[in-house]
Amino acid sequence: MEPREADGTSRPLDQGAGGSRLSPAGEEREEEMAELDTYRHSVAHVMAQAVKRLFPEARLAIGPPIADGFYYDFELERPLTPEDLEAIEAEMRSIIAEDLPIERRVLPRAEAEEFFRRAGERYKLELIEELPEDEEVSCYTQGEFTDLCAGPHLARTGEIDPEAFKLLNVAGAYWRGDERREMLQRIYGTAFETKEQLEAHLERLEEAARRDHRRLGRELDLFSFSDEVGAGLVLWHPKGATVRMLIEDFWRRVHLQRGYDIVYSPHIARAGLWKTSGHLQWYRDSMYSGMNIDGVEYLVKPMNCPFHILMYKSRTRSYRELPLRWAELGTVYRYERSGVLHGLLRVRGFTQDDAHIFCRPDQLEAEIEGVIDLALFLLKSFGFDRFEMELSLSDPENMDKYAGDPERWREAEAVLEAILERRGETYKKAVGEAAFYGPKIDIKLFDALDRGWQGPTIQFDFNLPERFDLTYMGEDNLPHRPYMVHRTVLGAMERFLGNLIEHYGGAFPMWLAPVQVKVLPVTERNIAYAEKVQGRLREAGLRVEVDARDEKIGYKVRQAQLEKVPYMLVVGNREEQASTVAVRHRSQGDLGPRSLEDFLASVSEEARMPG
RNA sequence: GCCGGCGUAGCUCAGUGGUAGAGCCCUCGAUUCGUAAUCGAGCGGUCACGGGUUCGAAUCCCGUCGCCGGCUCCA
Repeated sequence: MEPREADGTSRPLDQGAGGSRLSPAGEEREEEMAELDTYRHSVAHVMAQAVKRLFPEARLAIGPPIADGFYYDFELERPLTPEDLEAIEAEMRSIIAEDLPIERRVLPRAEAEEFFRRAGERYKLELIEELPEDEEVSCYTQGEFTDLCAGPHLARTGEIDPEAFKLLNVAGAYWRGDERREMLQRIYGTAFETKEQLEAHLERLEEAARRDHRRLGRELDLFSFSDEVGAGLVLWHPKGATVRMLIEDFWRRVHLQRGYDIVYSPHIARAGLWKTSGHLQWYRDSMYSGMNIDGVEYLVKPMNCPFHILMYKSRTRSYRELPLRWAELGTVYRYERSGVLHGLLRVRGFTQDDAHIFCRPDQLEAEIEGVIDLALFLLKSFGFDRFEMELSLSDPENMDKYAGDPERWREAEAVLEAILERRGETYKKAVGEAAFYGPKIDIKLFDALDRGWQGPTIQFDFNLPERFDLTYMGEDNLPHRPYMVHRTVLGAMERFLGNLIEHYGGAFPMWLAPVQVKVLPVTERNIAYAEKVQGRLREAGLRVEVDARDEKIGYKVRQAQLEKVPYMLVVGNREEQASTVAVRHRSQGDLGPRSLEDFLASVSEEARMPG
């Protein structure tokens, strides 16, 4: 069974031709990347020089190369407009035409400080002050422009292809990324060594825009937002709800197959529960204000864990019944600052595919292993096939900032690492990145456009079992503290659907398509036959619509194509007489007439839920 | 939350101080048609919301809400 069909609209873009940065890695590749970074860094300098020529009062902050280009931050007297960007681009081209040599110079620290102080470049001064004492201070000069910079750079501005860069947008950015500090203006740009590569990159950006889930959500009638409801609160339309329901059904089935039990919990709980769990202390900023019920304060849940813990505590637990794996599609509400909301990817009310595993220490390894297997299986079923893993550990220098016994931390971290090693996973260790309550494994997934997304996360929790005094009776007839693992695979239904829509470009594979088949009668004389066809297909479990509108067949085909329906069945007099359907696939085109039963047989496999 | 931009019909967008427009969608009529747009008519707007300036505001000013690009933060 092929989770992703061979289908022009849902296939990943061909990354080879465009020179994508994420094509097969290797040392050569890395060298090329370093070269491209140098090139882009020099383009950033040329841009800064152009900005200084046009806005002499501009103060320079920093301007590094980034994944697909570069940026440079400036302090300016007025906001930049799109017209300014054009003028800056034009000035950049003339700087390139001047073919200025780019010269590196190492300065004594005091001299460098003096230079930038005289130039009024206070951000540069701050950077110099923060350089370690033993590090040399280097500057790069091209023409009248000098910038503090470690380099390296191109030898001359003329090495830049004047047709192979583009300034994209301007945005606000805090100095040093600190929201308490100055707001600067950041100009983003992209640059390549050839015009063709730039054009290929711009084409990828357009493709990403075409796949934007917010746009597809409207075009395909999947979901909407309403000012009258409020920001960050999703309205799932029938088609979007169908996809979500299918994912949830699949999710439930897979979890049941793997020994999970499904639970449900309420949306609100008394403030006391959130006090016990520590949420009021650590998480109150993300929680909505409470409501008074019969004189008692209740709060809307931002997480599901406390409920699962109370279920655990509803009676004495035996070592014999562990592990307990309790999963819930739990809808939570969290306050998000207004500026961060983004379609389905960042909302204020969302449904997590949450689960908590309570187990004995000796079961930990198998449980973690099981979660990783489950996560990879689920994601592969949705056509994701590239992942990166990260192991977030405690900071051994600062063990006092973590909840729980350091000995248990060491054990748990060793288990996580051993599992990743044994599986032969490549992963990155992030020391000091653990949550205060436990270490974790994060899995990042890459979509059809090779963009990375935070996916499954497996987190230890040394905090809640203590706070709620969770125990189980051991073989020794003494109470023991269970291990608790919090994990999510899809993250949240909203965010996952957003990713999935973009991954498939809206062309869902057959098993997820909200409408799998559209029957298109050629004239109104064929409507009755079309409805008969629909009835038979529905009986077989397919999701089928009939387009009975008084329109020409080309119009109906076009509509169905735009709706990205996998199969169109054209039925006219010929089909009606022969009891057939003329099959058209959304990407393969006209497949010719078949009997209805043949058609059913040919699609039943791809229509079936994986697993 | 912060910086900047934006908000006109369900959607995409014209309209810059003087009677609110187009295409698509939808409805109706004609048409009965063979694989990406048949023709015609009609419906549809508190110009996001509130306040102000003005003889007069979609247009200028202030505030609120929402959206977009980022920053910061996160499932």
